[in-house]
Amino acid sequence: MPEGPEVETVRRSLAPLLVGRELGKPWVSELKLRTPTTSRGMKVVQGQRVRALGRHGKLMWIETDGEPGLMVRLGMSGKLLVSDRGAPRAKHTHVVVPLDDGENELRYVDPRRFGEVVPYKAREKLELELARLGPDPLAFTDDDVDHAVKKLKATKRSLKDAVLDQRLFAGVGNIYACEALFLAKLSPELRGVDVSKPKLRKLVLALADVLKSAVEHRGTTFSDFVDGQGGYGENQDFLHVFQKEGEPCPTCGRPIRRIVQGARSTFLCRRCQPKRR
DNA sequence: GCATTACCCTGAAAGC
DNA sequence: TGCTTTCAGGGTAATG
Repeated sequence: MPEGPEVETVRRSLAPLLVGRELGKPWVSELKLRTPTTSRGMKVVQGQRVRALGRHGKLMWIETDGEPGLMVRLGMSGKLLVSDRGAPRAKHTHVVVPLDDGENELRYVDPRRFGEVVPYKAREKLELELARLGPDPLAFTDDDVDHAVKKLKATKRSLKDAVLDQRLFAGVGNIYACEALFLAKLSPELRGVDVSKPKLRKLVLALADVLKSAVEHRGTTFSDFVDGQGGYGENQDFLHVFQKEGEPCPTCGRPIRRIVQGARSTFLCRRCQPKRR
């Protein structure tokens, strides 16, 4: 499940292969993604030369020398890859864009189709999407940290729910929410309003640390995630609690527990992350 | 305005 | 062994 660090890893791996390349005639599958992509819609990027790859939170986009571009959300199982044109297309390949080097093509593969590839004619559409997202902990300023602490202190939602809110922390998903709460020694079940500001600050800083460290390890691969060249991440070797139900807590040795919050798994240590404040 | 629930979809795992 | 059922999960829309 790609979160901010995984998307950043994809962006970094794809940039050298895409920047400077001209995009050819796109191919689009019949099956609908979250937002249906059509061949006609994709035409706006045909003939455009890639200038840069951007990312904020889990949203990635391909900018061109002109106004049009492509926004990509990987959802749960999406992969954006540059592949040899001759290589067989993986099952669930939904969008293909040939590159002008004559050898490679950009492919979007997504079994669960929770992701999307959205072409845009003008940059305004991209700006509109970005306006819906909060600051990205990978690029936090001191002001962003202060603001996030205030927002958390004001909410009656659980810390876990609040941390997953993309309007507060763009790019945080289930893995890094669990990890940051563990490092901050806070129970995911506590309400923001019930936690002191210094502790909330610790949580916000832990989120930024956890994401940065995951980028250094090129993301977390459980089942699906690969970078733009098919490589695996290795951050799964550095996790403390996520998907470790029953294993000993790295701090106190008690077994890691799994609970369900908002239909999502949360992993925690009951001793290190007590419910009482 | 906020919280909760349902939904989209497939593959893997569990159950039979 | 092989078929059927259940579950996971990001983001959003609908509902309470």
